[in-house]
Order: sequence, then structure tokens, then C-alpha cells
Amino acid sequence: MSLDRYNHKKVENKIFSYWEKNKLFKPKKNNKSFSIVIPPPNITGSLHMGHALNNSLQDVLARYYRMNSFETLWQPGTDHAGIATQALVEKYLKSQNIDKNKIGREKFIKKVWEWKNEYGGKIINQLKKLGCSCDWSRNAFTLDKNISKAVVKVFVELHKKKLIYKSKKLVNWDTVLKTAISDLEVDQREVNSKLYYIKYRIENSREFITIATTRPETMIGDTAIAVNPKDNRYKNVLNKFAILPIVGRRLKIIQDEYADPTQGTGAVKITPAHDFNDFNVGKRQKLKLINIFNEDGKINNNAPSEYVGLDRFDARKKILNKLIELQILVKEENIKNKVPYGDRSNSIIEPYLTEQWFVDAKKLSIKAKKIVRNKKTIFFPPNWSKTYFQWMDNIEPWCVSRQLWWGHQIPAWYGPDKKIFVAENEKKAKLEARKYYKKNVKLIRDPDVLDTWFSSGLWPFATLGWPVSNHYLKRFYPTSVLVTGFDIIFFWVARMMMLGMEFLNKEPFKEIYVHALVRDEKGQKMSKSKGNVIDPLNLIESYSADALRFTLLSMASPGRDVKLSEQRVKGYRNFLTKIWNANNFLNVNKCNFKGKIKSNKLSLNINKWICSELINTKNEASSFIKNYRFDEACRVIYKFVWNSYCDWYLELSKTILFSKNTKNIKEVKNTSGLIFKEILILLHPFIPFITEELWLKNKLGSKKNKYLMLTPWFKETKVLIDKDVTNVNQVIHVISLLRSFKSELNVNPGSFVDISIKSVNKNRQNLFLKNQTILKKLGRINSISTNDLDAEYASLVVSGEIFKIYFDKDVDLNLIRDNLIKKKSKFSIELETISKKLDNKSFIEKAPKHIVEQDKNTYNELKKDIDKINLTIKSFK
RNA sequence: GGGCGUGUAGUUCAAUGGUAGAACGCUACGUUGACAUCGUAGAGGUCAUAAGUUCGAUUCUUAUCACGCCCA
Repeated sequence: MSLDRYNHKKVENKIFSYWEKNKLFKPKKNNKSFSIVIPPPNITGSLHMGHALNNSLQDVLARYYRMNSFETLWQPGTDHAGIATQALVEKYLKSQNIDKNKIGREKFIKKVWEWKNEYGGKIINQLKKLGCSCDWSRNAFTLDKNISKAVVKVFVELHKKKLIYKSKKLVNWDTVLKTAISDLEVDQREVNSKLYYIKYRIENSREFITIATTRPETMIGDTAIAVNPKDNRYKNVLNKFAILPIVGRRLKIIQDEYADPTQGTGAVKITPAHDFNDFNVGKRQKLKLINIFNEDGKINNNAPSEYVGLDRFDARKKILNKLIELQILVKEENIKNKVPYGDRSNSIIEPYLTEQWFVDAKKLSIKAKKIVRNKKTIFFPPNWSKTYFQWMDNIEPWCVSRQLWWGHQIPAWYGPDKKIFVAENEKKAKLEARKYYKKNVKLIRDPDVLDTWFSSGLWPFATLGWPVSNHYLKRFYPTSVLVTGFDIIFFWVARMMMLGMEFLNKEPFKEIYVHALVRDEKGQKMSKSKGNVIDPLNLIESYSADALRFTLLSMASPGRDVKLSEQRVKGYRNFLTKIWNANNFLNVNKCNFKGKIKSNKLSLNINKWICSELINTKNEASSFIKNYRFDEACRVIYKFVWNSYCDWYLELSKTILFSKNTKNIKEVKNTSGLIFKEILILLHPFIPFITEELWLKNKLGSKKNKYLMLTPWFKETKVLIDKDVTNVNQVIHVISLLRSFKSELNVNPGSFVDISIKSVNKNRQNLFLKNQTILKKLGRINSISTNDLDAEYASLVVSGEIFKIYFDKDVDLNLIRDNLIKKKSKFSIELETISKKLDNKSFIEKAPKHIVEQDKNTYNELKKDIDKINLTIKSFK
């Protein structure tokens, strides 16, 4: 009979639309609550493997807790990604010959919103394809009105508390995007560079001091030369002046710990406006800061006229040529050093002196650290807290202003004398200004916007409606768990912790589950330039979202990267097919899905057995999910469904289904259907689509609730231990041995045999006779007899007892004997190791009793087996 | 330089202080009753190396060697 095959393409979208239409994603009132906020993907993004893993994990949790009667909210949303989005739209406009600066800020922002409304929802739809059960009606965006309000409030309050301030400092400046960026957005890359040795003449002398630098062009901004106080080589020139070549400025030769005697010549030029270390030296030594760049990285008017307007790299070339001409370039040395790159623009970042807004992260970090130290927020795996502390302990002021248009404009206004008024809106700023100036003055708003992470730092409470107090905030904050990749512990997690503690005085998450990166099958980071990117949407298209989810989840072992290969996805697609076919089998045989399992009312041992397996699996799976061991949860469920249920139970059940005992048939039809129903429940958090499809197809829902998604997970938890259960395990064991035996003896596995259990003990004889239908069918046995037959036989030794096997065709006696000898030697080796242990007095004395007992038992069993085999071998002679 | 992590079957990974497991791949065979996207059987491991703790170490400790990531 040919039945239809599972076609995920027909199923997945349809099922999702059912869930959405029937509003199943909305939290249902209940005593206990469970909440997650999604790490908001940015609106320019499209689903990559990292998202797929991250969201599969969250969805398992959300679905699991929802099915366990928790009032569950998975809060979705996206962030506005200031730099990325602005750059993208700018580029797009440029392609249409529209210049951002010509159309102006307001129109530009309108264009970005247009773009956002058109394309910004792409990733949301992709998350839906993956099956994410977020409450999509609450989909949030960092530039939404309410979140923007929260952002302003936070800014104003932090400013009041003096935790936000404006200051002129060196920042990381992106000369392409023309904005400050945070330390974290700077990528330190090791590159091949040159170290240039340059002679600076000592004033009023014919002597020189040679400095070494990787950035000769910044010499225009030099304001000193430093040597280490311990460096005796330069004693004679200390406090003298050197003359800066090309420019002619006098540079004092100073002592500073920063100069490293082992680096270069030990003398180092100090350019406080263009290097973070030099900046600190400058502060200590009260040096002048001379900025030599414009915001685009071109030389400004502080340089000699012939260099003004040159790009920094052209300036370098020109200056080097000049140095050669002046014969003061001593040498060039090839070195490797770290050069800062902007992770968005991919251009070299310039330390640049500007006025920016800073958050006093150090103060904010105090509570945020405490909460983790006190285990109010727990990292999983726990080691990530070390990373968190390490960063928090060395935290620097957080530069939050960006010279962009797209984002939250800073709520700060300037009076005519540059006096700053920070307020929630212009009206309030004006009021304050009036108070200050005692008259109305014109205020100009700060043009800059806030770092995107500033608003995503408010994500766990701003999305729940803060600062307005409401049901959601009360019910779902602190959230239960944050699921995130380790790469944004600093960027995002730390910031949410700091701001959550500051404004709600409560940790934003009770737990933080940190997952790894998804790499390709060779362990390489996926990147477009390497061309090894596996697109999750392609995998979904080919193998279904369910298969992709199960793959990612089963590989999500803590502390380990996910190395993804398509083969695995294919393998789990096969798993779906298996489930689908099992369902076909049940339907063909008119199995019954209705009712409840009452394991204590079952009479057939195979039914008791599968019930017991199910309960064990369910309990194990539950505890694995609670402990974030999704890999283990997948493993036990997969094993149960495929091996226990499909391979053994359904095969065993055929002996009943194809019998004539109507009572037994009924019990099997009930049990097989109900166990399958339980399997769907069990699997639903992992593979929601196919399970829901089968649930609906078989009409397994109640009148109140049609859908699997809202069906309770737990029904029965008591572990079933029963003699019948262990008996089934024994029967399975014997069948397996018999199959192996045939294969070892080169006997056609399809052929039937007769067996004699004459020499087996009475109890076990009864067990085998009682289960002879099963044994005969699955073991391919004609007859089981308590008397030996008059024919050639081979002996199968099981647990010290001999089964005599009569084959329908003659088997080579030598083969049988060799088989026995092989087994004997295997057993003998085992026996030897165990007897060594048992002969060891300290083992007997010191090892736990049950271990000694266990070994003694094994010893006896092996001994018995070997004796029986010896006996049999003798009979050959 | 500081920190974190990883070395277990051909591959990707589990587990465990008491005779090493799975999946995929591979090999052989294919038994009418859902399934060849399948079934049955099988091969395949000095658990990176060395020392220590222990009755016993793949598991704990230390060192070494490889590899990866983060921070400076």
C-alpha cells in the first residue's frame, strides 16, 4: 500500500497561520509565569544560522513552559541598528542620485522609515518560518513611541544623577561613517606593518634622538618625546628639546613609564590627540593636544600647508618621502601589530578628539555585578559569569552619542552660551532655560543620536511597557531567562543588567543561557567572504523548519560550538518521515487515539513496557529541558521514538494486531494510539509543525482546545516498574542475540529455526513460553520446545543457559565451533580483568559494597557462560 | 601578556571515579502487512601525552603538546 509522504512545504506555513489566526501566541492567564525577551535582530538583518539556533532554543523553552501551564510570554521585536540602517539607506539613496545632505535630516529620516516599513520586517517573517511562538501582536521596535519615551526618561534621569555627562575625550572615530563608535565596535586586527625609525634633532646640538613609530603621519601632532625613567640611554638628553621635523615645533624630552625600553629605540613620540596611550601621557604630563585630522581623516589646518587636505594615508607617503629627503628616516622594520577596524565600515578607526556624551558605566556596574555575584541572575554555563565580571571590572566610560540621524536624538538643548539643558522635551528645556537666563532664549537641540545599544539596554522592561506600570511589567519582569550568544555579553547583556538594576532595581533575567556560535562542518566561522555560509532558509526549504530545529537543538551542547552539516539535517528530516509513517501505520490499523492511558489497568506486557519507557523518557526530557540540556533531551526523545516505539513496540504490537484475540487487539490499538499522542506532545516543543499537523489530522484536541500547542505536557509521572516490563526487556535481548547469532553463522536472517529450551531454568522457560508469539514472530522461530529435537543444532549461550538452535539448512559445524571459541575467548578476557580486581584485597576492603557485589555477579555469570561453552565445545569432539 | 575553552570511533559529538555511547558515514544482508527518507546485523576507540591522588582514572590534580575564542 502506498500512502502519502510528509510534505513540509504544504504543512508548515499552513500550521503557522492556524496558530496565528487563533491567537495562540498570546499569554494565557495562569498561576505561574514564564517570560523571555527575544534578542532583537536588527531590521537590516536576515535570518542566519545564529538566529536560527538562538530562536530554536527560545522556542523550545517557550513551548515547553506554555504546555506546562505557565503564563508564557515570548516578547518579540527588532532594533533600529543606527549605523547599519543609516549606511544602507544612504547607499540606496545614492544609487538613486539622492544626497542625504541635500534632502536634509527630516526627509532622510522619512526615507529610512519608508525603507523600514517596506523591508524591516523581513527577519520577522523568517522567524515565523522557523516556527517561533512569540506573541507577535506585541512585536516591538526600539524606535516605537513608548520605547522612545523610555529612552528619553532614562537619559534625563541618568543625567540628573550625573551618570551621563558630556566630555571632550579621545573616542574611536570612524572616518567613513563620520561618527564615534564604542570600543566594542572596534575590531583589533593583526596586520603586517612597518615600524619607522625617525631622527629628531636635539635643539642647539648636532645630536639626534631616534624614535620609532608605526604612524609617521601623526608626527605633525607630536607634542613631546618620552623615554622610560629607568632607561639610562637617554639621561643626557632629558628635559632638552627636540625639533619636530617638517613642522619645527619644540618637543620636550620627558620621562614617562609608558615608554617601553624594549620597544623600538625606547624613545617614543607622544601625540596626545591621536593615540589613547599618548592621551594618558599627555594628561599626566600636561601636554598640549594638537588635532591634525578632520572628521573624514584628512589633514586639517594645523599642519603645514602642503599637507592640508591630504588623506591620512597619502599624508603618510608624502611625509615619508620628505623624511627620506631630509635623510632622517633611519630604517624601516617589518612588524606585526594590531590595527583597529570599524566592524561596520571596515575602515581603520582613528582615535579622535571630540566632545561626546558618556555614561558612567563604572557606577552602573556596581549593582549589575552584585546581582550576579549573589546569584540572583545565574549564567548557564556558569563560567560565562567570569567573562561578565572580567569586563565589568575593567569597564570604561560608555560613549553613547553617535553622529547620525537615524536613532533616538539626544534630549539635550544648548543655550546661546552653550549651556546644556537636558529635558524630556523642548518645552521643558525651554522652561529651564528661562529659569536660568531669566528670559526667553533660542535653544538648539543636540543633533546627535544615541548608540543603538542604549535603547536595546532597556529592552527587557521598555518592551513590557515601562515606565508605565502595567500587567505585563508586573507579570513578566524580571524575565525568566535570556537566551543569547556569548558574543554580545558585553554589548547587550551587561547593559541590560546595568540599566535594569538602575531603573527597576531588579535583575532583568533570572537566568542567562549562553549558547555558542554556529560554524560550518569544518568548524570554520561562517562568513560571506569564505563562502561557507549555510542559509537556514535553504535548509528549511529542503528539509523543513522542524528538521533544522531538531538538528540545531540536538547539537546545542553547552560550551561547544555547533558544527553544522547538511547531512545531519537530512538525518533528522528522516526522523520526521519516520514519525509520519508511524502515524500511517496506526491509521491503517485503525488504532485509537482517544482516551487516557491508565498504565495500571493494562494487561499486556508490551503495553506496560512502552508506557514505562514513555514515562521515563518524559521525565528525563523534562529535567533536561529545565537544565538547558537540549542536546540530551533530543537524544532521549529520538531514541524513545525511533528505537523503543517504532523499532520494538510497533513490531511487537503486530503480533497482537494480526492475532485473533479481540481483547488484546483492543488494548494494543488503544495503547499504540495513546502513546503516539504522547509522542506528539513530547516532541512538540522541538518540532512543532509536524506534530501539530498530525494532532489536527487525527483530531486529537478537545472541544475546548483543538491545538497541540496549548495541550498540557504532563499526564503521568509515576515510574512504572513491573515484572512484565523487565520480561519484555529480556525477550528483546534474546531476539537480538538470536539475530546476531544467525548473522555470525552466515545463516540467512530470513530463515526460520526451531529452538529447544530444555536446559533453561523453569522460570525462564515459562517466560519464553508465555511470550512465544513475540519470540516466534520477531525471532523467526518455527517452534519453541522444552524437549530437544533429534537434529544437528548450534548452542546459543545466554546468561549461563543454553538454547539449542536447529536450522532448516545444515550449518557448517566448524563455523559453529569457531563461533563458540571466539565468544569464549572474549568472555575469558573479561573474566580475567574481573578476577584480578576481586583478588585485590584493597579492592574488596575499600570499594563500595554494591560495586564489589556487582563484580562478583558478573564474575559468576561469565564463569557460567564459559563453563557452558566449554561443555558444548567438548561435545563436538 | 591576562582570561576562557576544547582534544574520546572515519566525522560530529555525548556520558561516566567501577568492563566507553549515540548520530551520521562505512560494510554485509534484505524477512508480505507504516516506512528503502527503511529494516537487520557488523566493523571501527592505548578516551592528546606524562606524572600524581585512588583499591580503581577516559573522568579528579598538575605539567606538557596541539587547537580555538575573548580581552589588553
